[in-house]
Amino acid sequence: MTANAILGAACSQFAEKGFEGASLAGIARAVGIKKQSIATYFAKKEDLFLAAFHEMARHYYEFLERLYTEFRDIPVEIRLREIVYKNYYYRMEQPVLTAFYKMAVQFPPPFFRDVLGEQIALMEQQSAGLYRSIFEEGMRAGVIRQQQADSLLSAYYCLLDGIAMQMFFYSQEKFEQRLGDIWGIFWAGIKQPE
Amino acid sequence: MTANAILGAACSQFAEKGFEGASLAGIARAVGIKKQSIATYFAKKEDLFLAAFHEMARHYYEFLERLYTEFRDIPVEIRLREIVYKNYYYRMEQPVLTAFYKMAVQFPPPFFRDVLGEQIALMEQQSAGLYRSIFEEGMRAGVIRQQQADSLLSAYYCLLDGIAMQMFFYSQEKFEQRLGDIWGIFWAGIKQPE
DNA sequence: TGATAATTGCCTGACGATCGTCAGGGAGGG
DNA sequence: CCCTCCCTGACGATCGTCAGGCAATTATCA
Repeated sequence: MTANAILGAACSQFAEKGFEGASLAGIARAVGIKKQSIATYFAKKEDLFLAAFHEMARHYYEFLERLYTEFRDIPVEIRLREIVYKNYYYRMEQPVLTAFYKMAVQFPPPFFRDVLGEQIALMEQQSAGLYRSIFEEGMRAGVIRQQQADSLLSAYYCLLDGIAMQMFFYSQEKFEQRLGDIWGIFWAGIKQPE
Repeated sequence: MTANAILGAACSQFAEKGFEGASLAGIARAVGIKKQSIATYFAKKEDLFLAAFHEMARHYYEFLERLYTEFRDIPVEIRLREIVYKNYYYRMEQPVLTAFYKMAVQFPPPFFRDVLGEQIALMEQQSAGLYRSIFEEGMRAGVIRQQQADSLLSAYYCLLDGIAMQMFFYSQEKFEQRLGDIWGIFWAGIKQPE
């Protein structure tokens, strides 16, 4: 209902203009209420920002869990590639949540700076377990060259973040071409040479 | 002098709070003047933003040119690795310019959105020529596996941007460890297998 | 069941603070 | 005398927040 509508509009405004740039008046206008009415659900602007962040994290985590169950029984190479692609598609379909995440993480408002580190660690922790098990399975199966799982994780995250950074620079078809090239080189870098 | 001081303070404030979040009063305070005095050098807030962007781009381009002349005659593998590392060090030493770049590119103010595409294309064009020649030299020398130079460029940019995105998440020594891992996997992905 | 009390959801009004910008002044050096 | 550089003053607009009101819904009790 109204609270969710406010959260959605807040995400959008924060993502676009940052914490200080977004105004309660603008958020309220998007919802169709007055700015003072927001206080019924979120006492302070900071509360609204925090609630929006948790909503975004929850949404992404649900996506990750769906990913996990969906790709349980397919070959490691394809699974890893599909996770990269599905992350890309998720970000394409959820540009607002994606932009809000990038904004919150890279340009956090002062009051949020202290808890940012743990929030990131929490989100990374949730995904790292999933990814790590895939890498270990790949190394056991001899598909991935033997190495530290942490090294693979570092490179995989760098890959995902690089994609997240670049995907809005180019047209969709142009970037999907790039994505194929990028994945090919990453996989060549971690696979067991025949 | 004063104009440069204003530019520096503007970069810092824009990088921290975004275009709408940064205030002329705050910038002026950092310089030690009144906000109205900024108008002597930059009539509008938008002009200040544009000037700061060009200053940032100029500074980075100078860095790239230094990189180019410095690493002219060393092996391709080391040259590519050093460029990755020097980019990282540059961003460590210039956190303000780096943050301003990320802010301007990912959360551009409305008036800047139209010209952003060409600005990015311009900056990428400047570096792409340099990088492409290195990849082609590597393939000619048989150090890099034969493939499209564009593919290599895409992956290399993804690598650089992924690093730029992640470098502030971790402590310096922790990230430099990660950096080594990431580079190792990237190089394994593009090199000519023995 | 019907009357009443309490709670919810959004409203209007107003507050001090700050925003970017316009107008104009005055000191100092060429 | 003019030009550069920074100043003060003031403007309308917008910011986030506090105080209080009013209808509709829900809960409580005779």
